[in-house]
Amino acid sequence: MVKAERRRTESPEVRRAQILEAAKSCFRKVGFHETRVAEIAELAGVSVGLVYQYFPGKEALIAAIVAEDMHSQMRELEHALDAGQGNAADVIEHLTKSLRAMILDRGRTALMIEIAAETARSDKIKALARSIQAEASESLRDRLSRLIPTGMSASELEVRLHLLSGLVTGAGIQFYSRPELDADLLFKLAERAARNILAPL
Amino acid sequence: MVKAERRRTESPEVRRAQILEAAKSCFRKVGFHETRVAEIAELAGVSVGLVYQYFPGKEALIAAIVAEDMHSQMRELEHALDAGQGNAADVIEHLTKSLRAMILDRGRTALMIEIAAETARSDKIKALARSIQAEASESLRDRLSRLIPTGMSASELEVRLHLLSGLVTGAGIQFYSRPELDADLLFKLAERAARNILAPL
Amino acid sequence: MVKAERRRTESPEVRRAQILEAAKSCFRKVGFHETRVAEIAELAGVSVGLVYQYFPGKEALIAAIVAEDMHSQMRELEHALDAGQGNAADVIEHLTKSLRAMILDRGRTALMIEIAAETARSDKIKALARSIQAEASESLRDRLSRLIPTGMSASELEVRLHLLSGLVTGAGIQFYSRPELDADLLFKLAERAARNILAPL
Amino acid sequence: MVKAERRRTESPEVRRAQILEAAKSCFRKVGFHETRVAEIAELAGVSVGLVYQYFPGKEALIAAIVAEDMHSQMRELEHALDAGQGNAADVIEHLTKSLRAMILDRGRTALMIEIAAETARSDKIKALARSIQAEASESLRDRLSRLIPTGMSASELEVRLHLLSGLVTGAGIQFYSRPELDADLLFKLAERAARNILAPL
DNA sequence: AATGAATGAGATTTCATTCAT
DNA sequence: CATGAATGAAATCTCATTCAT
Repeated sequence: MVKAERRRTESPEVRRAQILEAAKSCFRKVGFHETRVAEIAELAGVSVGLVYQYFPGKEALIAAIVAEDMHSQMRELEHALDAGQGNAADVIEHLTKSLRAMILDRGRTALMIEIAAETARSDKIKALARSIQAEASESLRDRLSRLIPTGMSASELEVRLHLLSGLVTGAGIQFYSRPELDADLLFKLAERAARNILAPL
Repeated sequence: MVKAERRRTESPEVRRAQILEAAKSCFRKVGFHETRVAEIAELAGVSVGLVYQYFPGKEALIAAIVAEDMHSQMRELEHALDAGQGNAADVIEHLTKSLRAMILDRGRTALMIEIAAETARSDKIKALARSIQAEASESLRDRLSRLIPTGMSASELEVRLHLLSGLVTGAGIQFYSRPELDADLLFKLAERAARNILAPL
Repeated sequence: MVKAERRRTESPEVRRAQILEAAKSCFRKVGFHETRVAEIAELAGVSVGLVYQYFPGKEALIAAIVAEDMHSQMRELEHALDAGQGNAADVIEHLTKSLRAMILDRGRTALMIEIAAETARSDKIKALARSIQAEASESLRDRLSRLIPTGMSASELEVRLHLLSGLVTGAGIQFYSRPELDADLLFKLAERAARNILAPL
Repeated sequence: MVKAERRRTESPEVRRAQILEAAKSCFRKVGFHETRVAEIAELAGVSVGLVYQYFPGKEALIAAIVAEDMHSQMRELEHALDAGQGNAADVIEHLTKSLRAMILDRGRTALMIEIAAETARSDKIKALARSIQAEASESLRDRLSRLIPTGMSASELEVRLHLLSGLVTGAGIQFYSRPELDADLLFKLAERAARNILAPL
């Protein structure tokens, strides 16, 4: 007769994470706009109302996911920089090493596509992306500057990193929609191209 | 103030093109799902009802755009192959030459993102994309095979072309969301990477 | 190269009949409100525009069908009265003889149901039905009066005829929706009930 | 001017009943297809959205009404059978006694006409009607069999009951569209015909 | 007289968001 | 803190009717 212990109060952080995780999962599967708030709530195991207590609306949820994803990318880059300890060759090594995993991770790609699409059309998300971007540049500036013995300017390095990021996304999209492609070959070519992108002109 | 000629009968081809063009324009600006059929109709200068006489629904409109875009890409590739006349270096030259235009064309990129996003989640669109893809492979097969003097297999060439396509898309996305990047440098690096992607291992 | 002789001008009567016939057929199959004007036009082999040249609108088409049907019923009754030549027993004989055909005619029943439904809700159709009804009563009055040797008043006879008509409709509806019923038995019982309805109290 | 209590939460049963009742009322007045979901919602005092939370669509609403009506008819018949306690004459008495009420109930007739019309054209409703019918036959089978001392087979009794039901519907339709008819006479004749229908051949 | 492309009002349905409990 | 019933604005799609040809 015990009513199965619903209405369990959880710590706010746990709740937020639960909801965000559910949202991310839905977004990956069907995209931002095709995801219903009710589905997110259900997957998170909470009521719709509670979702609105943690996030002012669906857009905020999207924004949170975008922010989270961009921050995690930034952290990856930071990590590669730190691991390479100022040695350009080592940094490149670290970056290319994670390429394969990224390209093969269909969930990540799905989310990247969504983020790209959303950034392309929502001004609010666009602004958010810009600000995170700026923050990232700021935060990485000196770590990056230490990498430039070859006379590569910070802005040039930035362009290269963006192109590299583009290559990964693009390769991911191709692999996403045509999984029958030879993944090993794709990866080998992508890795070579990545080194090429980072190589001095 | 001019209410323009109302109820002007046009040839089916013209109407279809009008509607499709309007749809494409809307899709570029706000994406597939954010575009209202009423907006498309208005931009095309026709009534909502007429849109439905040419396309059974919004999804058909999306499908038509996807198909058109994929066909136009195929035609571009065909053109490069024909122009290069069996000479691999020439073909590469032709392909890389159009890179810049593609990367800088923000409208094209916006549509590519939408198509990628839609292909990632709609099974119907996914199937359509696959079938066009298959058709394209079929149709380009012998033109491609003539290009392979260096012992590159057809499937290997296909992987390279896909990666190339991914690079263009990815670079476009980066440039799309960060127009402040140095376009010339981006392009120069992309071109070099493109050659690298097509170069023998 | 001869364009297959479309746009054939027909006599107005023929056209009207064509359209009306097509309408009736559609109405029987899917009902008044579920029938699209375009379907009627197609079945009649004419354009939608032409339908509107013969009938001011869909409602007029419905009205025409209702009128036609009521008139045909009136004619049937007239015929029975004339055939019975003032002899009550003969008239009853004639009426019950057509019972079976009516009950078994699913097309007729479908139309009757539609007419009943429409009369129940459209004021315009209700008025039309009333006026035809009045006209019929008027026109049959003396033929009916000659039938009343047994001291049955005209209005009493009218009630009986209506109940008889109701029996036929009701039996038709039952048979329509449950064709697995034993038709012979149903008919035999209906016939006996019909005689009972017309028998003096 | 009183905006009434908004957003009053009610028990599901109450809400369902409210909506169903409103729907029935609308259907009676203007028919299934002429009734707008918005009207039903308004009459029920709820929002359109809530109607869709209880019924997946308008068709489900129609189906629910059809089912409810058929079940109530079945219950009436059951009741007559139980009240008559195996005595045929008593059952007939009970059945004919409710005839008058049925024939005079214009609301009931309006709904019956709608149901007949809908059953005639919607395959889904047709199937529903059949299944309820089958269920009813099943459930009444032994109660009916106890009634057959005179050697009347179950299927014969079924035909008679259907014809009886048809008579009621038909008489109702007649009375519905011509309320000026002498109701007492109509009823007296209908009652006599009803006994006739149930009488052994 | 005949056509059918074009119109647009209006119906059904969905879903983000609110708020009484 | 948590719920989910309730809301209603807005989107898709249909189809009777019109009218240029």
